[in-house]
Amino acid sequence: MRKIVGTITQLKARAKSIVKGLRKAYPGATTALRFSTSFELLIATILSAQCTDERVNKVTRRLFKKYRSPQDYLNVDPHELEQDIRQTGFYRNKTKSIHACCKGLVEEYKGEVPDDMDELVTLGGVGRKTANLVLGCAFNKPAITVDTHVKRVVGRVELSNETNPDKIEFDLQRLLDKKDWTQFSNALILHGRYVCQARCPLCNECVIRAYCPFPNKP
DNA sequence: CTCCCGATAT
DNA sequence: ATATCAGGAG
Repeated sequence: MRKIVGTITQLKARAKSIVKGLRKAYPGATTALRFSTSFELLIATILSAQCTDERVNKVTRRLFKKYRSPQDYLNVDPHELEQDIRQTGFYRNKTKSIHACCKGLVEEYKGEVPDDMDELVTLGGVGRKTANLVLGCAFNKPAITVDTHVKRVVGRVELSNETNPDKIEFDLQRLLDKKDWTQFSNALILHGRYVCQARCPLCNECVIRAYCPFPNKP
């Protein structure tokens, strides 16, 4: 990771340009996870760890018909739930996370998903990444979701050189207007998936290449 | 830091 | 064969 150069003012100006470029390229960007309630998005996001959205959607299509409330997940034998989500990988841990999360929802929040960061992260299996996605995409609150894509792209365009996702989130909060938070991270995730890919970034198709020092340019 | 873990692209 | 995919817990 290269050292970030420039004053905070210069950095903010560059961030603004990048936000503008991405907003134009990905208007109305939102999560690709299929959901109809905040609770469904919460479960889908827990399942999405180290797994593509497409495969999560394939699993939740069946899952959400079978399990409709936190209590439904608590009533079933964990081995059965493991098999129901097996295709998303890490199925033993994810089953434990879902169970802990639903237990927390039932016992502490009357079965309702809280729309508050501090409350969300008290739930088992829910960290800031999961909480931010739910806050931004289900509750329409300002939230910067720092996933593997955001982490990679932000490093390449040198808006943050932190490796810890929480620190990246706080760096971006400092650089961006609050109104841009949700749209920016959603757009950045799409950009990371389709253009600024991990293995072979398509720099010649990149709308923010003018602001990016990343070397692999044609 | 390690571990969890299946599916897909390269 | 290996890297990678919307991470979190211990």
